[in-house]
Amino acid sequence: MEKEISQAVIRRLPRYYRYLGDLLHAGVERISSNELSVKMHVTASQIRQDLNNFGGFGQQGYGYNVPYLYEEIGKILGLNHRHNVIVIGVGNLGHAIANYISFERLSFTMIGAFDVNPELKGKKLGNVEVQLVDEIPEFLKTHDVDLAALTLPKESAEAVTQKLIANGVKAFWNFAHVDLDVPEGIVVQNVHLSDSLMQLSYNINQLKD
Amino acid sequence: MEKEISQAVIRRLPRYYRYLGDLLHAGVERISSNELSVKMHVTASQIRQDLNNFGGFGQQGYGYNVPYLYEEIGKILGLNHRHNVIVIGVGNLGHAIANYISFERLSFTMIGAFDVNPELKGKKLGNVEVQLVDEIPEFLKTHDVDLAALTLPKESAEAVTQKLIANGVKAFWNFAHVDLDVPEGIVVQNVHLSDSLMQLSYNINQLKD
DNA sequence: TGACACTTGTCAATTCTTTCACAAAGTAAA
DNA sequence: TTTACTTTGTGAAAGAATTGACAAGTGTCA
Repeated sequence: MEKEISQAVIRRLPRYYRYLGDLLHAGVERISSNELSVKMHVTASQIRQDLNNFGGFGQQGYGYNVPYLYEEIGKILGLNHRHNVIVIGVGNLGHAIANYISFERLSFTMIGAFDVNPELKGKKLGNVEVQLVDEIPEFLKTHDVDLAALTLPKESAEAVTQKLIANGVKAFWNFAHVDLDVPEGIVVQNVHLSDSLMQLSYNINQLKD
Repeated sequence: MEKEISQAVIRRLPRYYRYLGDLLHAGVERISSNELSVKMHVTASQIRQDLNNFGGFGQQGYGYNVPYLYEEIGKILGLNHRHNVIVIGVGNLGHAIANYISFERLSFTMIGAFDVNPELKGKKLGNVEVQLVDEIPEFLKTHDVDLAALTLPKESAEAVTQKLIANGVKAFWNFAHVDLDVPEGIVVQNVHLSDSLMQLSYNINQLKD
């Protein structure tokens, strides 16, 4: 059995991916953990340790091959598969996220958008038409959905999530600031904007000391 | 000199604050670390240890007084001061954030919004008029700005940030997915949506094993 | 070809974080 | 008031994460 890799490591991978993408774009062929550590303001040791969780991507005396490493981290992150996304809650944030998913050329495609408000039904969000939340079960029968972005008020988030789980959705990108209560085998990634803002507020306060 | 409190602790405070707010709202007067730990799915020990970084808020045999603790954590987080916010970049995300700041009844007020696009000038965002990025220095001469929310493309983020710093802005809520290079004494809170999405993607991938 | 500089992968040391365990101090009820 | 509970604050133990150090390869250039 493989050893479990800590979320602390996983949280850093997208950042490596981003820097490697920039290097790739700049035509850089190879990089050492030391050069990269200087750019990223982390220790070289951490980079090597992190990457080694997934196998030896580097070579002594040479460093890491940029295109290869970029590709490999992409695979680790699952960016080689397409992911179908539905957006639940078509307010300001729903629009922003829908737009975001479409513009970033990542492996995500928005295939549906839902809201409780009947007035929004039929309106366009990107290139899908908004449907009612009640229509979700029917939709899920005919579409493969890999994840749901929850951009709805916290009051309705829990109930909608349970309905989605019951209909087979296994992953959630949660912008509602509640902690969803989900069973084993369901993945939730929280983006709690208010928490982030409060942390910032704390750090602003510390500046004065 | 006071001992430095780790960001790991600070990251958890907003969550405590949220749960205490719910309890307060429900009219609960007192709670023990043990009861709270059950609700929040963390250890009671961690709650006590975290709170003790800031002083003894509880009482043996009684637990914690909910209104008092809520108030105190609010103070620690700096939510007792008002914060003036400007939003830089009036795209979809800028709209969402502007809206978010206004609706959540936190201690934040949007007092300005800026974009590079001349066509947006004069348009309303909430109850402020969009101005051009070039007008920022003039604006900062007459307004106290506590933090800037950066909802602009990564290409322009670094340059705008330097200009803001030069004009006295000390804190940034950064949605552009670049790592801003800032001097000592400047605070940055990143919200890297793509990083979050990639972490989710990794965890979706793991479900299959 | 050989010598030297470079760089990884990894074990060990260190530092940071979380959990355990319990004395001390309070509550509550008879 | 006394006794049985409850619960905090905290020092110490255990566990995780990060950093240091170096043997074992590889590239490079004379």
